[in-house]
Amino acid sequence: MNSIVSMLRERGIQPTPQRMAVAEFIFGIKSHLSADQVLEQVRSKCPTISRATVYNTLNLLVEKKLLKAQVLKEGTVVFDSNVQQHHHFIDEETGEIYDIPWEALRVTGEKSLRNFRVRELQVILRGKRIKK
Amino acid sequence: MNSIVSMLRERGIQPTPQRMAVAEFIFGIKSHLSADQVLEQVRSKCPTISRATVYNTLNLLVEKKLLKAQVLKEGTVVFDSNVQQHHHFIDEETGEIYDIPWEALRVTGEKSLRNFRVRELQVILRGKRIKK
DNA sequence: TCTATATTTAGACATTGTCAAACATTTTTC
DNA sequence: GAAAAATGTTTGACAATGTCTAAATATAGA
Ligand SMILES: [Mn+2]
Ligand SMILES: [Mn+2]
Ligand SMILES: [Zn+2]
Ligand SMILES: [Zn+2]
Repeated sequence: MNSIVSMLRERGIQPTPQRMAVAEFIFGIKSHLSADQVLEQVRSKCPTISRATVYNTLNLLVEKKLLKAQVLKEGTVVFDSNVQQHHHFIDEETGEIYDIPWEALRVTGEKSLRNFRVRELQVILRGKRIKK
Repeated sequence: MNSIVSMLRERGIQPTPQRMAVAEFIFGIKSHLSADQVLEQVRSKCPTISRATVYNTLNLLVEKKLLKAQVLKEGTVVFDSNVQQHHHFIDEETGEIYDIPWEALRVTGEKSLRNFRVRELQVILRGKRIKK
C-alpha cells in the first residue's frame, strides 16, 4: 500500500511519523534542497519536528542509498532524490540546479589516469539557462 | 622587483601589508585551501590580521581573476591559484583534491544541450588515489 | 505489563561566512 | 601645507550551517 513505508522497511529504517514526513516530502519533489529548506517545508505537515531530526533523517537516507548528498552550492549540501548517475547544470544567476541525463554527455579519458581509481564522476556545467 | 606587488597593482588592488601577506602565501602554494586554512598560515607572518580581511582579500582576488573559488568540499569553498580550465579528482578517504589537466579528459555533448548556455564546465572525479 | 532499545528533541557548540561601523588613507579645497 | 571630505580598508560582532549530548518519548519484545 504505502510504498514509502516499505521502501524504508526494506532498508531497515523504522518508519516513524517524523521520518515519514521527511521521506514523503523529499521523494515527492525533483529539486535539490538543503536540510533547512526541507525542514521549512516539512514543518507544515509536522509542525513539531526538530532540526536535528531532519538532519538525522536525511543523513540516514543517504547512508541507506535512498538519497544522494551533492556538493553543488556554496555553504550547504543539497539532497538529491535522483540517485542514478547524472550530471548537473547550475544557473549562475539564479543558483538553480538542473539535472542533466547521464546519456546527454560523454566523458572519455578517465581510464588512462594511471594514479587514480575512479569510483564515480560527474560533469558540472555552469552558465545561463535559456528561457524557453 | 616584487612581482606580486605589480600583479596586484595591474588589477587595481592596493597592496596593503595584509593583502601582501595573503597573496604571497596563496600564490606560493598549489593546493586547494579554505579561507581559514589560509588565515592560520598567514597569521605566522602577520599575527594581527583578522579573519574578515582574509575573506575580503581572497574574494577580491577571485573577483579580479587572480584566484578561482571552487566548490569541491562540504562546508567550505576552496581557493585555487590555478585559474586555467582543469578538472578535479577528490580522494574519498583523505579528502585531498588533485588537479587533472584539461587535456587529460574529453567531454562531448554539451553543445546539444539546447536549453542551456554553458559558460564553463569541469569533471569532478571521486575515488581513491593509487599510491605510487 | 515490564523492560530494553530506538528515536526525538532542545539547546550548546564548532565552523564557515557576511556586514556595518570604525579606522586609515588619499584627494580636494582653501 | 592644513583641514575637510571622500574613498578605501580592516575588524569585531553577528548570522547560517551542521554536529553533538543528554534528557524525554516512543516503540518493540519478553
Ligand atoms: Mn552531513
Ligand atoms: Mn564568497
Ligand atoms: Zn541531481
Ligand atoms: Zn584546481
